[in-house]
Amino acid sequence: MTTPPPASAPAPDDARRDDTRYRYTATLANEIERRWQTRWDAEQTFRTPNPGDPGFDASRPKFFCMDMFPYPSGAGLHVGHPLGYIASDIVCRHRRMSGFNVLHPMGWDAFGLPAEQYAIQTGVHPAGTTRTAIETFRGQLKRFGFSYDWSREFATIDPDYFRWTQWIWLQAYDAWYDVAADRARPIADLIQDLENGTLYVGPSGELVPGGLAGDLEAVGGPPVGARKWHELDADERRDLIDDHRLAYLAEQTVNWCPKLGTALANEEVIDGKSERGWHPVYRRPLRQWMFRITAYADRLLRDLDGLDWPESTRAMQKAWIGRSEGAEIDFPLADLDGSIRVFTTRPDTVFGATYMVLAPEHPLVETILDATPDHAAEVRAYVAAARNRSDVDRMADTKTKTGAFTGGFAINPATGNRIPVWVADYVLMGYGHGAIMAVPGHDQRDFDFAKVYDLPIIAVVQPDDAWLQAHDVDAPTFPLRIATLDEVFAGEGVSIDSANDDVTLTGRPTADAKATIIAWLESIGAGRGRVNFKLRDWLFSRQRYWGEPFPIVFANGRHYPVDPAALPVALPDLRDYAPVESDDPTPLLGKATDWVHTTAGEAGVSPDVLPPDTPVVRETNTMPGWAGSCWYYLRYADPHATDRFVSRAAERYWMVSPKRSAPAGAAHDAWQPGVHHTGGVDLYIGGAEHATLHLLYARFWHKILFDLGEVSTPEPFGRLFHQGLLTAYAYQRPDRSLVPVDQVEEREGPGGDIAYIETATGAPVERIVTKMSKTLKNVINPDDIIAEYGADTFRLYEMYMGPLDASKPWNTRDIIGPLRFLQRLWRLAVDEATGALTVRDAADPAVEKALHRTIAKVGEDIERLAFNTAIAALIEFVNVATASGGCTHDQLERLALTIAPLAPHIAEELWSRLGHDTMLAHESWPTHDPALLVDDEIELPVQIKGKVRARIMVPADADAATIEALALADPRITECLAGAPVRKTIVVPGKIVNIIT
RNA sequence: GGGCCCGUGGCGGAACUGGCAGACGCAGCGGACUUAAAAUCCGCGGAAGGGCAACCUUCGUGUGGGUUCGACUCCCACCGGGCCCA
Repeated sequence: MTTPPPASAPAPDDARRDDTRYRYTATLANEIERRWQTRWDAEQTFRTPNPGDPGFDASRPKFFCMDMFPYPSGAGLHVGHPLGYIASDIVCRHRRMSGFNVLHPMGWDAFGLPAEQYAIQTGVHPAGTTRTAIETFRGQLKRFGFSYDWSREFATIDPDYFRWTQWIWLQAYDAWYDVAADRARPIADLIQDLENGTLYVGPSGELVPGGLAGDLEAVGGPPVGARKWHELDADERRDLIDDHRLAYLAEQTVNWCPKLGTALANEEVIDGKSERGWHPVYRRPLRQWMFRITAYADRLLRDLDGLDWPESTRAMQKAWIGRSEGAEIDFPLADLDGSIRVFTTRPDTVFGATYMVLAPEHPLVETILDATPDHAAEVRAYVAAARNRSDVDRMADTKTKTGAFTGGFAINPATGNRIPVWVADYVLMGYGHGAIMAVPGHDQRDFDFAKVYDLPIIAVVQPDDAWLQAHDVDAPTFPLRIATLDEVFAGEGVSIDSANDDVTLTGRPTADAKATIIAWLESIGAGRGRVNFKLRDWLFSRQRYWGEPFPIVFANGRHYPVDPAALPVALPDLRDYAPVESDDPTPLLGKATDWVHTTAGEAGVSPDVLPPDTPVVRETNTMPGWAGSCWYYLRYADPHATDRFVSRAAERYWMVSPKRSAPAGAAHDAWQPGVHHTGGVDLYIGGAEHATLHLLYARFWHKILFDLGEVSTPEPFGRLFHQGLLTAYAYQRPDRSLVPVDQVEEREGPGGDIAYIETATGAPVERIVTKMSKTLKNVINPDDIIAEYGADTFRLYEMYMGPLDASKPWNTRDIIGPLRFLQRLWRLAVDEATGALTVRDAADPAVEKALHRTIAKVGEDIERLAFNTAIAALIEFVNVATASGGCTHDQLERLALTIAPLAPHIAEELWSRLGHDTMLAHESWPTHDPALLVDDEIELPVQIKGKVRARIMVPADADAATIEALALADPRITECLAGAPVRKTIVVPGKIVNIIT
């Protein structure tokens, strides 16, 4: 049964190596690895059957484990990529051996800018370069021996895939958010609710609950100013529906990047520059497809609690969603009709509102200017200038506040005072209502602004004593001196000077004052308590070529969906991919004029919607790069489904997992809160850079699908883990400039210390840790490392570097360690001279015990993703076993099984040489005897006043009294005590003894 | 500016809920093997001091303080680095 040794004859000119011709070298490792990779491929070892498929075992629990899928760039893999992939592979291999049905897929995020930019330079169709890059990536990944089920592989550019991306978008297009039910529902339900009077239409097109259905007249009919559905004409009805879709078209001020030729989402703009390419971004209005993610703000926030995610990422999502509680207050205009609505988190300071500020884009600006022609020119010039500054610029420029007085006034509803209305760009249209009540006494930005323009500053909150002391002011003079201080008090305190005839806040602590003022505002109809979110709707259109086309056409000034049966809407071919670089956004697809101008029938619009010969214009925007990654995890469950984006049975099986506390048998029928985990994917490993982009978008899409009954769980990813950044060494001169690694040599100083010397100058430089970069010449190619050391060694090295989530420096010098370890492991089982197995007949009890401990430790460590300590335990075992003279056949088998998840090729080879023709993936994880994990007798340190003075051997189960007696009887202890009285003895059985004198 | 995280030998790191700091690996040193070198194997290894020696003493987890019989671990302040928000 034993597989014959591989035919690796020693090199003829190197006959002296005969005594090590079967040593585990990089050459042998490569040979072994390729052989097993070929067999895994040929036998489809890691193919995972779905429910209903042959070979599916319903009695096993499921484990769905995913890597964030890569964007395959032409440059190929980088050593940072495999870090997470190795980790997930280890966990999956361990789970498979522990009796789980494991779903472990890989695919390609393949739409996006880099391929298109390459196409612009070369004229090669992005599909070609992308497919080539995918081939390269797949080949490189296979060389690591990952246990992916490659039969489930797909790319987001596959028509079979993006067909469903478009389909999901259509679901959102055909849905609205029912606030009362707190979930999305189909548009058909909205029409029904409007028809039967559950909903009315408010004066500005909002949906108004109509009271109890069927009992309308008794309740008093529609609310004031609201209309019934049948009172609307066809255009009004259509507008109403279009305004409530989850995917909707809106005129938005967008982040326009002329260099990239596209608009960008807020998340893609950092400090007024594009995240990709770092090009300038300008603000301009554009008619765009939007996603109503704001409707889900509260749920996206709330449901974070049920997820096993890194705390930092949950915190980032919380901050991004930005929930704040406060009030909405209406300030009537003094000499005009209408009012300015503001949102504030500090309604208790309304008595201190001495002026108002509108965002430059605010619609009331023009209304006011019509009445104040004296100010119009100045204000309009200011508005024009402010428009082009990005939000971030406007927020960041705290030192130089600018603004213009509109000439208009509003009435503070609390004080009744006329207060001036200003325009300033430190107020953003996108947050709240694009207007603020300025409370310069208690808001730093308002304070700074008020000082520049000499506006009144008054105190309405008394600070605490600590603040007063720190700012060298006492309580009685604080209100008098407030305008002369450098800093405002923005914290919570006690209201002062805040009363009118109806209500008084004076003397109330902030929380109480807020509640009081909100109640009063509500009673007079001037405001209400409200929750506000920082999160804004998601801009979903891009003016690029290499993305999913929208399944939508335009005719008669309206948009019409492509029939789902006609999907996918494929991209037209273009000759020239260059963006039209201009201030006027021009989608690239507009160049395909024949494709753009077509008929409803050609475009696939249902004849029920438009007659087939209606001339239509196709949507020429494309979806952003995020679209494909919003639902790919679902497709993995059933990648070849043709009638649905994923079959219901496969989705339920792979996504629904019962909690440990769930009743037995509560498995996969339907998701129930409390019984099942909120998230579907059991382990999702990827970089932290996606904390607020991909991970938020995917959660949003998933919730839409959940609301519409298309998926079973409310969240996509139950457990998330971020692998750390792989850094590298570089060198720094004393002036902090960086030196590439190939211009530095290492020298040993006089005292044996290592010094780093810049070769060209002979000057010493300091070694530092940086990101890998081409300019610093410290980028490592994984192919080179595998060729030189083998894939198993590479895997062990990356996992042995340190904790998975920590960022850590690559150091090629250290790789020899894991290779030596595998050599020792190999030598433990295989004679280096003959290739024969080296097996001991009788087990050494100490080795047997060590093996049990190793099996237990490796299993536990893998489950908590602590691979570095798992590997350390295996190294220790191999050292112990080597020193003791070897292992039995049976011990070697268990050792091969234990190392299989981490170094699968060498494990498979040893398993085969030990006489098996099965694959390790189908073997069971070795068991350990818990009794062998504990010693009969243990060594206990004995301290005197906290310093270890002796060690005693005690029975493992000895009680405190016994241990104390043994400790005090120890000769070394009696010597140290020298007759001094013992005041107290602390005994922690199994841990320590501490004697206090 | 605010919030969060991290500082352990020459280097990467270990110490899981407060209980022998430095597991394991790299580099280094000593030895074996070798004509020699590489590779491999065995041994040593925080610092300072004492001892021929096994060993002993003191100091030691960024700095300073605190809680505790006992602190890398918990609390406060500071210094340095990172991430996020502004």
